[in-house]
Amino acid sequence: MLPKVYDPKPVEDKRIALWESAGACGGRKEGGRFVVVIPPPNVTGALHLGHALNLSVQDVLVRWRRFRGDRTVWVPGTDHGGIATQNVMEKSLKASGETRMSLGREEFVKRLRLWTEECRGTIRKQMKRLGAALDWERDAFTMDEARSKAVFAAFKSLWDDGFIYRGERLVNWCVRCGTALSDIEVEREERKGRLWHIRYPEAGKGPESGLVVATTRPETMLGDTAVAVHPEDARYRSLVGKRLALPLSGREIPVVADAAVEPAFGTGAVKVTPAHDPDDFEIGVRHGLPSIKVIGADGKMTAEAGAYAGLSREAARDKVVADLEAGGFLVKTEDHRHAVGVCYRCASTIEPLLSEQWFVRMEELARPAIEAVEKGEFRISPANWEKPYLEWLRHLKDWCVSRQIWWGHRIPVWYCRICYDERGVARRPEAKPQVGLAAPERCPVCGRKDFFQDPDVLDTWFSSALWPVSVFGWPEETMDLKAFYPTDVLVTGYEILYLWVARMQMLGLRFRKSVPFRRALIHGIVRDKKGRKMSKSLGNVVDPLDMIPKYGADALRFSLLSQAHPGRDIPFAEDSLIGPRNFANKIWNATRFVLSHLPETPPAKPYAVSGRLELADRWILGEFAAMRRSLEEKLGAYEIAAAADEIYGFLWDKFCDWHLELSKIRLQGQDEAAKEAARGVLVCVLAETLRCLAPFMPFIAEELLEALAPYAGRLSESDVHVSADSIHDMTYVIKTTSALRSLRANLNVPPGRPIRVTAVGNGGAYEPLKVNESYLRSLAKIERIDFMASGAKPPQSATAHACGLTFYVPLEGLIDVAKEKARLEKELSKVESELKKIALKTENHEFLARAPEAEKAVARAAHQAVSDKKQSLLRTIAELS
RNA sequence: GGGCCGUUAGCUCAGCGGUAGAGCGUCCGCCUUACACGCGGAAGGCCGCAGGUUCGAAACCUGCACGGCCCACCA
Repeated sequence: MLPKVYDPKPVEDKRIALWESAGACGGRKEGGRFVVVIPPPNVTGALHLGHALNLSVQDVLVRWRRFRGDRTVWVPGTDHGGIATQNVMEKSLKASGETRMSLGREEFVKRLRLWTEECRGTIRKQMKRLGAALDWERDAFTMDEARSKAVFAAFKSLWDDGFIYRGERLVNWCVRCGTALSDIEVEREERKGRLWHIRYPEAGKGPESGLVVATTRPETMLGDTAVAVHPEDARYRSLVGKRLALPLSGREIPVVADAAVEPAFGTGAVKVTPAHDPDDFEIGVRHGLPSIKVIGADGKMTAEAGAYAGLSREAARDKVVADLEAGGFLVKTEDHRHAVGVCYRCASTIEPLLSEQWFVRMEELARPAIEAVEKGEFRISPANWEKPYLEWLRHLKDWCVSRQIWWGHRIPVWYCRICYDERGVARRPEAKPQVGLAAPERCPVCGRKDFFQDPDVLDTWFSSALWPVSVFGWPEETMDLKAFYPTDVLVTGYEILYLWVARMQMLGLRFRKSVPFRRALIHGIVRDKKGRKMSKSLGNVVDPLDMIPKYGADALRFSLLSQAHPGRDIPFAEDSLIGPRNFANKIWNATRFVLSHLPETPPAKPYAVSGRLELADRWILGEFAAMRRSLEEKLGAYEIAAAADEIYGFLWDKFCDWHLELSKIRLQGQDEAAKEAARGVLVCVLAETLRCLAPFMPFIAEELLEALAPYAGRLSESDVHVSADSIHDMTYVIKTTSALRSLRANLNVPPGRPIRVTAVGNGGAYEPLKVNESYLRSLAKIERIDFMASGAKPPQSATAHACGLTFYVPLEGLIDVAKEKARLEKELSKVESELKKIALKTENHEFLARAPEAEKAVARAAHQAVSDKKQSLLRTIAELS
């Protein structure tokens, strides 16, 4: 016998073990094909709620398609996670007093390999605990052998086709991580800073000459190579072309005119530091200005900074400002809020830095990706993401793909030691770096054989971008690639739409000539209950692994899924797990009930929908059909939360509250044939419903299904069809029951006390109730109900109204006439305001003239029902006086 | 500076052209042999504001206010 309260733990452990031994979860049936690749989590530790949401959504879709008989493939995997993972490792090294440098590159990477393997195991386990039906034999990792081959092939191909180049550019440099970042890896953070106004006098003239510049970064002035003003700016026109003496150093710099300068901001004069500001870099290019690097890769001032060399950026700023003030150059200082670039991995301030980096040219790669959306070959759900996605692709700058870290795919480029210096800068103009997995045989320029490999690694997103092709074996022309590419849907959060989704589209289109997935399903971010992003520093992180033991994996899934409205963020509170946990318990007990009314040994032939069906049976079969159709529609439209709601409502509010309750009448009776019929419908509908539930709550659904399987036959299409009659009649039963229950509660009729009822109204109205009298008896605890066409109110009676009928309930000793009258009058006023609303339609000529017929019919019917109720209320009130 | 999203019951959110919904919370009854992780009943909403379209608007359009997010070179 099943325990009274559902305990998820043993069931989940059992199912996990079963799924494990059953091997691949992937369906192998014929039919449609449904392919999904997982967004591979970084191997930085354990999974969080965002992963749980992401996996749950994919799992619902995959299990649903599999249930429908499609062949499904869901590829699992993990991402090596470049900077993020290296940071985690460095942090853990710190604890034991080691550093990346003290270990050396080889040892460091070796340790990361070990750690990564361990982490992959943890993640696999967690995914299984969540119930994700992944095809484990396909488990991939962005740095495993097959994926590394793909990375090399992609690099080589892009290199050969001229998409990859190396050059000295101003890049986003994270001083803390010690590496360059691409533009999208820089986040903006509003910070309060200052605007310093500094006088730059004209060379050879007095301290009042020249002009005043405004800057937020005075320390960079040591690298200034010009001052720029707007060409139309009358204030400075006479100074253009003149030379200024740079304060603190006396170095002479020109005044140039450039349209990029905004005359209204600050003083309208901008100091130009090409080596440390992207805008200034552009100005520098336009005017042929030299670049002077005064800040180094370590965030300290370089030798070029003269007296400031060796100071940190911050210390240099303080000293520069102090010196300027001392020298009389500082005109004024204002507070100034502005957006500062910040590293997306460690949040430290980004330093624009001039350095040698590898880039991918994007314009030509983006074009097919743009077209794919325009032609509808790639669609994003919800569609409002398509616009920003396209905008981004249209204004794409080249992608900096080199990272100055050790963890990742080493750039497969070799330099001849003769033709290049140790920094990889060519000594001879004709020298060319050699692309290859190993060092080339000989240098094509000098003929020597002495090479060193580029020390940098590729951006982790480079290998991520290849994921949909690499998991199927590209660059080999594999069967998998032919069979499973393109995939059907990619489920992910909007925060990596550009970082990842767009790049997969671009490279997928480049290497396979078709989109890697036809649709991206964008879900929101799981936030804390106040709507803040979960982060370790805020201490508001909810760990799924803490939730599963407390509420069960099914409850966690269902909680997330029922909040997973397309594109919407989820404010997650632990409380949201209570409902789903109770839901699981409800299902458990409903099944326990059904099983308790079945013979201990299953019959030779499973139960089916047969025998004499009554209203409750026909009704629930119809409701089931409607629910399943709606589920199909909602899932087809990726409306996961709405789908979850659908099945929740059916199971609880329809199946348990009404059908199961009504089945009790027969099950507790003596009529064997009726019992058998009731059992058949109960067990078959329940089993079929569990099949619908399985994509959402696979553990409990499969467990219970297994228990029911020997009893339950499948429902055929002819078993389930919506019948208008049964819905109509059942509505009468439900409305009447509610009215009578309400009356009981309002008059404090003791729950144990049976009541007698006289129903008055026309025969057409009470016929469905008369036929199903036993329902009312059972549900509203009625001992006797009489039906008649007309009648006066019996004395000492309370009154209820429903379905155009008046119900008189004699309640000797419980009726206080005055109170009862007040109660009815309150109801009357409610009915009257209801009537007023309806009259807005039924008495409105415009409505009658223009509204569609069906709408008018609805209004008429509503009017009829409400005015009937009003009439009988009036009558009853009159009888009371 | 552009763009996107939100503003509905105490809270968290659905609904997106035809008489306002769910879950949680609150109040009143019930341990009615599937389930107290339950059952029954009830209270609670000028659907942000102002216009417009429509027979009819929480929903569609315009503007505004307030929140949030994304993109953008204002030093």
